[in-house]
Amino acid sequence: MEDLNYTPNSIAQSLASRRSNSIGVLIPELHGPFFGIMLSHIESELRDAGKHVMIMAGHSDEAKEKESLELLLSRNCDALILHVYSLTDEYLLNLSKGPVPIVLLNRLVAGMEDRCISLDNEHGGYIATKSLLELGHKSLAYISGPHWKVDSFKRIRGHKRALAEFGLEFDQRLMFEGTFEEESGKLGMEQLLQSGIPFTGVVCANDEMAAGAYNTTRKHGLKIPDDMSIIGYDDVAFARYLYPKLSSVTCHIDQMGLMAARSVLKYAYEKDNAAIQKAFKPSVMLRASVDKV
Amino acid sequence: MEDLNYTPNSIAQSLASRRSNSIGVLIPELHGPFFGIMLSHIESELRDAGKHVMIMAGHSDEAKEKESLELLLSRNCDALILHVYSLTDEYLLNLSKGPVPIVLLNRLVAGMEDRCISLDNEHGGYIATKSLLELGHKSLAYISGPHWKVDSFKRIRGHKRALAEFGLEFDQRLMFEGTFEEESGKLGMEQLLQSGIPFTGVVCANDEMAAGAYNTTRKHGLKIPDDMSIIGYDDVAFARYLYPKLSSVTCHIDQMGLMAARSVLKYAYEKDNAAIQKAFKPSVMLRASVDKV
DNA sequence: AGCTATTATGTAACCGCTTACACTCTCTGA
DNA sequence: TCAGAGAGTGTAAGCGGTTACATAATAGCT
Repeated sequence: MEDLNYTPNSIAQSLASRRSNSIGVLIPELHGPFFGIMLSHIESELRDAGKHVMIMAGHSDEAKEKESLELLLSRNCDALILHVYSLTDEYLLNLSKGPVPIVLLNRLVAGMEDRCISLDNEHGGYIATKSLLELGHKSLAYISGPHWKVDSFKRIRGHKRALAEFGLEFDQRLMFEGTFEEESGKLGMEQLLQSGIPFTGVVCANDEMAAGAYNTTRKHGLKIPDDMSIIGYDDVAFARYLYPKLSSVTCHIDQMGLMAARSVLKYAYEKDNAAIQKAFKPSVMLRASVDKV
Repeated sequence: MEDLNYTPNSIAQSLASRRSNSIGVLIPELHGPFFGIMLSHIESELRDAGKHVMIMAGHSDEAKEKESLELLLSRNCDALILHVYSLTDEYLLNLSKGPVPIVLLNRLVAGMEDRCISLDNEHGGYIATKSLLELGHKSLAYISGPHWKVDSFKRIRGHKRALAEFGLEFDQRLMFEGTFEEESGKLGMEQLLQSGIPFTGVVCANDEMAAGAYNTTRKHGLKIPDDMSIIGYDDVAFARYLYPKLSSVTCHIDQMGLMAARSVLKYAYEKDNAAIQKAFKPSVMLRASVDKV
């Protein structure tokens, strides 16, 4: 019978079986070097399991995130992978008590730790700064992300901890609050240099801002890494394209994506065959952008 | 009744109405600077129309592309946006005669021109080379993508046309076939420089390879753009992060994504309110990586 | 008022599959 | 040989909506 083409109607299957075999993914942005990698790994793992991915962007805006979430839910996703910034812990915790399993990416919410794939940003901030201090730097500037973002905040805390560990005092004047965009890296470096306070290295809260910092550093006639050591965060692909190659903190986003997918497979489909790592620690990649002082 | 939460079951709606309100998108890769932007624009336009996006990656492999396509189809997508390389024109043309509307991205297939959002790669190759020739360069090298990819091939043709127009002869020895990856840009530049044939500029078939070319150029102690002018293709975000800023050919991928989404709205949902541009011509962005000779 | 044209409301038949249950058939072991 | 377990087959009732059609109510006209 089947040999003269019959394709099962998956909509009807879903309706009858109460499973859509599709899982919703909500991420801040579809573009950007960061999310693409993550998505890529989520999709391939899920596809291998015969599941489909429904992707939406939340744009780090509470209303949009909530709207997207509800859309995904109304689409009868079997599970949700959420990479959100604006939704509150309370909201997420509440959601997790509902019927559809959710997995949180790059976030740790108390009460649902087993559903969180998290990255230790404090540690990331710590090792970034520490790696420069170990090279002998005594005065470091810091270009952060927006303070209200918990990731930025934690990285700063790690930065301060490293300074303290090396007996160095944190100087508020050597801290610039950026936006995670290249432009703010430029601007931040400009302001830091013009402050007149001497420093020999700058740690940036992401690679885009580090790229901006490169630009300004050169404009001031300073050589990287001879006059200025620079380190970024995220270790996105273009870090290696910069000259000199940018040192950075790798976040294992590929692994995080993979684990999120596996968690979904486990909680929504009871497939419990693969090991799941929930907590990730970043590690530092030293390249030509830093040097001993 | 509705005030005590009732959410329509979209699966049941789909089954009964024979519309899933979801449209399938098949792209080569989920990561990479190129596709993210495209996806981003497709998603936002479609979302505004209340439609959902189902994304899969084809990895430029015929079997995978076909498999993904069938998966998408079996999911009862109302329409498909396809950015594929390995599927044949014949297959696509045949598919387009089926019940579900398809839109092709970055491809022009005879017989279904109205469903193609295409980019004039020949023109792109032409203007890239021409912009260097207009600066007075008399000898140019070319680092291409894989010859079997039609995009690469067309860009090369444009390159040759520009040379011919300026009365210059194409020298096969100044052509290197790369892979569109940074590494091959490095390697290509190395070989070109070691060939001993003098040239003052190199046009690269994408920005990644241009980044690789930067690297090798520096290694040889050559200054960009003083000793060597370099131009890329795609104008991805990091082109501006390089030093000096990379000149490149912008492909309007954001617009192409948008138009693909609008086409779907038109053909699958009869929403015919917005203008649709189907053919795109790239334009060149000159930055600090090129100079007069 | 009387008639048709229009709009509102109700009903039932699907959409194409899953699943629970009833049923028959075969295979064991006492 | 026969009851009961195990496996194979058939049937019908949904899953939660949409839609076409029939019927009832309202409106518009002469």
